[in-house]
Amino acid sequence: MSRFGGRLREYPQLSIDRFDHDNLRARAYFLSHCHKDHMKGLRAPALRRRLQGSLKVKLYCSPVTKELLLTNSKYKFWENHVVALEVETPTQISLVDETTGEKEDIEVTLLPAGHCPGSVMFLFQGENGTVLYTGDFRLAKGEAARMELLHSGTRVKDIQSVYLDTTFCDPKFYHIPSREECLNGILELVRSWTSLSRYHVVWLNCKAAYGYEYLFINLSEELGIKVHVNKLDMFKNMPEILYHITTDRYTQIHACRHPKDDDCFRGNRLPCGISCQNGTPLRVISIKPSTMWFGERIKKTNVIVRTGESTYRACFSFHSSYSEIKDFLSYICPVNVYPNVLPVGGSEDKVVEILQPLCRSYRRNAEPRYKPLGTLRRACKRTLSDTDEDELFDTELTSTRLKAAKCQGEESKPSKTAQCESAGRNTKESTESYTANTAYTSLKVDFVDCEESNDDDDDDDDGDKEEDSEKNRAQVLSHEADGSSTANCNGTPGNQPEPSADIPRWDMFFKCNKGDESSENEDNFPSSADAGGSQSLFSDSDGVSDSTHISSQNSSQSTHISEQGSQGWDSQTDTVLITSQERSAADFSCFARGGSRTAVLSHEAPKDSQADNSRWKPLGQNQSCAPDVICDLKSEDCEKGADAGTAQDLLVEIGDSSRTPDLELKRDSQSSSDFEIPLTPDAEIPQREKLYYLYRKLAAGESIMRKNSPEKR
DNA sequence: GCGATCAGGT
DNA sequence: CACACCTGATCGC
Repeated sequence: MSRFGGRLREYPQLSIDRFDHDNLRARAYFLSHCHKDHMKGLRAPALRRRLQGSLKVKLYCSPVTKELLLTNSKYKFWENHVVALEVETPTQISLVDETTGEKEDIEVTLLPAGHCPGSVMFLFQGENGTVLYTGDFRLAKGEAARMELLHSGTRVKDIQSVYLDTTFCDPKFYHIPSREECLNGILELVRSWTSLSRYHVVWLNCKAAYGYEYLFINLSEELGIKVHVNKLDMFKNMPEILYHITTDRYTQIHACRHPKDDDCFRGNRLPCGISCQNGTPLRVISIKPSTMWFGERIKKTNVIVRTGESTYRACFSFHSSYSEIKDFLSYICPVNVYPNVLPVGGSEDKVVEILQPLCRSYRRNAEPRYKPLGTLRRACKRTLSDTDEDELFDTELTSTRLKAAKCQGEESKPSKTAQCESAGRNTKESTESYTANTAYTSLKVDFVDCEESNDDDDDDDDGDKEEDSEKNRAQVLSHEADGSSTANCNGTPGNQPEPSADIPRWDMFFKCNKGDESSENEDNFPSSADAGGSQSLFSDSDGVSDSTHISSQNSSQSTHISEQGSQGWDSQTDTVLITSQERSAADFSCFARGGSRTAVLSHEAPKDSQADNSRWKPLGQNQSCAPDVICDLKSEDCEKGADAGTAQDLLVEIGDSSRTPDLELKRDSQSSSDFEIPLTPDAEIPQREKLYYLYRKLAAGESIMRKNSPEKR
């Protein structure tokens, strides 16, 4: 819950997302999105009175937010005071003090926040510096690097302060499956159930809040089934949403609500009241979207968990995970950061402790003005408002725009990446090897955190004490590898991998990328037995076999993994690890410094970052929804791994059915041995006399020629 | 009667 | 675990 008081230190004349107390005197109001906890005081009599006596007071927000706000009759009185600003369009605003006539200009830019329809972040630029207020946000790694308006030229703007959504700023929320993963998991569950018969319906147990629309849209688009909702008038001017929802109760997907939701459901009724159709009783399952997170030793990547006979929980998050937050902030690298939210168990100090190191103020508290502009670099220039999702979130009612671009793995990204590469080097990590910075550096950072957090995360289950070290690292990497922009402060703006996702270049295409792999799956997806096979499992029995169904489906989806052997999939994470490693080890080296092992996991990489995420299509659902069953199997592997001792062993062991990976590992370890460094081609073994000669020169302080001697290790 | 706040529930 | 609500009780105007 936001505890932001509404005002920025730099621009106290503005009030954002809070409209009570002192905020009543603001010269201008801003609303980042339409969630109640950001609208405190917005309909209070005090503010209403103020509006009545003024023509100047305005509330600025995105067009979608304006629409959502004004379709609620309780906020109708705002009608003449709301100004919709186009997203990603810098706008000058005059702040006039109505009593003194004092005036000040400020430029504000709305940036998509990925939290709910119409949600935005506000970037203010004025006399007191550039300030970013994020509101609530969920941005995948690397997305900041893709926001053109956060940059000027090829660099990140010099941002004084960031007022940050720190909801999940705690290592225990290290990883939250990407939107794509979650969506795919839900999609497949819904697909398999609804395809059994027209009487098999799904109830999405969503909260009464904006933010699930993209889920509805994607399900509808993929399955051709509209989603039943209680109300849709607020979307009357948003055809992209409107088209996929309905008030007709006779549809197979419901997101309707009723005060006694659960009672309805237990009585085999939907909240809207229906329980049968044409005299045939409905078979209803419920899916409850809820946040699921993983510490860094992400073993479980199940996005769907079965919680009962016919109830499921599906991963879904409106907020950025810990690693996403850090990625975002480190890319921006502001002088100051102020948390908007206190994570529940945490204190402000703790949050600041985590975030400060990512800011410039941390280096020299005394001089808040320190501006290492050289550090800021960006990856992409053009903004590709990726994904349909963005369109929604972006606000654009009009957003037909960039769509075309996304559809095709379009381009240009690579080149941008390249550019960034050349950007100046940052003082901070200049010591790092340049080639690898991105992944490497960030990795380093994250890894540290991981360690500590490891435990707090749910000390979870399986007694895998051991496996984590290496494994974690791998996972971590994968994240980093994935596209993230991570740390601009250090070096290249992360974005690297991501280019691979949609670039037409062959080399990139085959390289590091699972990006394409996933897309390939995507293609195969439908055909992959899910429909057939899994369905049969599901069918009738509902009870028992259901759980199985998912898993089977899952495995079938991950066909791309299957090449490694039938048993691989039981331990998804591990499997994935190996597989992707196998595939990308070599190529990845181009990004991460060598450590093939590190690069590995990328598997998820592209996915998250694949930001251009060409729409929410079914990526291979790979690790996506893994059934409970899988968890169990997995834990077994983990134990095995523990015995084995090192992660590497673990990998090998698991991988024995998978051809090369183990070889790869061994080879790596060998070649890295100091004893195996080959002699330089023309090197000659120095003769005794020569040596003598050389030593003498050295002793005399003279220089010796550069041809180096072999012994020089 | 309305709003603000808190507790409790999903 | 949390989110973003909703309902209901209480208090004050």
